[in-house]
Amino acid sequence: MKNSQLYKGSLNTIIMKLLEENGKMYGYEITQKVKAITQGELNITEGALYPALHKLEAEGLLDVEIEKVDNRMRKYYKLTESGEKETMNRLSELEDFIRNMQSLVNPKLEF
Amino acid sequence: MKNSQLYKGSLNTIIMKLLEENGKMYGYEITQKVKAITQGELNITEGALYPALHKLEAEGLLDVEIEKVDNRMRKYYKLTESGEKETMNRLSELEDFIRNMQSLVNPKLEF
DNA sequence: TTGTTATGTATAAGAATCTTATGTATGTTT
DNA sequence: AAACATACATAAGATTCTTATACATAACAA
Repeated sequence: MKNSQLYKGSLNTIIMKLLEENGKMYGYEITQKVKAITQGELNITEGALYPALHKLEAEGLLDVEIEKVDNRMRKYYKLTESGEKETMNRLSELEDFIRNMQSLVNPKLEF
Repeated sequence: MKNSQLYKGSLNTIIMKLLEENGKMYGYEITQKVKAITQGELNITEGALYPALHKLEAEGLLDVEIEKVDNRMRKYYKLTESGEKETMNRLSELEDFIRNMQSLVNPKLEF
């Protein structure tokens, strides 16, 4: 990641949401996609990404499929069935989190 | 904290924002305030709160003032000058963070 | 051709933040 | 008398991340 500590804990949710949207993606592709979407503000480091992917796979939330493209290895990840269900939960948690943070920071508004 | 990992990294920002708003607060009061604002969804644990307060104080962002109320000790914290400046930075980072997360999770909408 | 950048994955050491458990102490309610 | 609320504190361990390093291929620039 980059910058503030705020992103701590959100990497798994980001990965799963992107996979839900794009079907299958490989690690490097995820870093580039995130960088593009956030206009360069969020840079996922390999040291954070790969262990996270391996853990999600070990938990049965992701399936992996190795391909060779241009003589370079790619490991494509996609959500398992249980991964899709868990993605729904995580997104719901993220909505609650954002709502709560806005309530704390912006107490004048109603949410 | 409670629940999802998402809150990891946001505790300092929460503390500083509450202090900015309320002038001075003591630890237990902060936990109760957060619980009330989030309608019970976010429970800050003492094991997270007190070390965080001590660290912010050590960094010169908070000042402490001890009072005895009803024969019980209270440590009131308030922002220092540099703490107020830093609070502005953290709130700005939080806004960026929320905006980026919404872009990632809700790519259909414009932000 | 040699160095740098981009693509692509991986791990290990250490930092930072948190959970869980425990400890101390007083006041209030059951 | 026991449980709960108020009030602070720390220590052990878990989790997540940063930083650094490693390997490998391809493209591009000096």
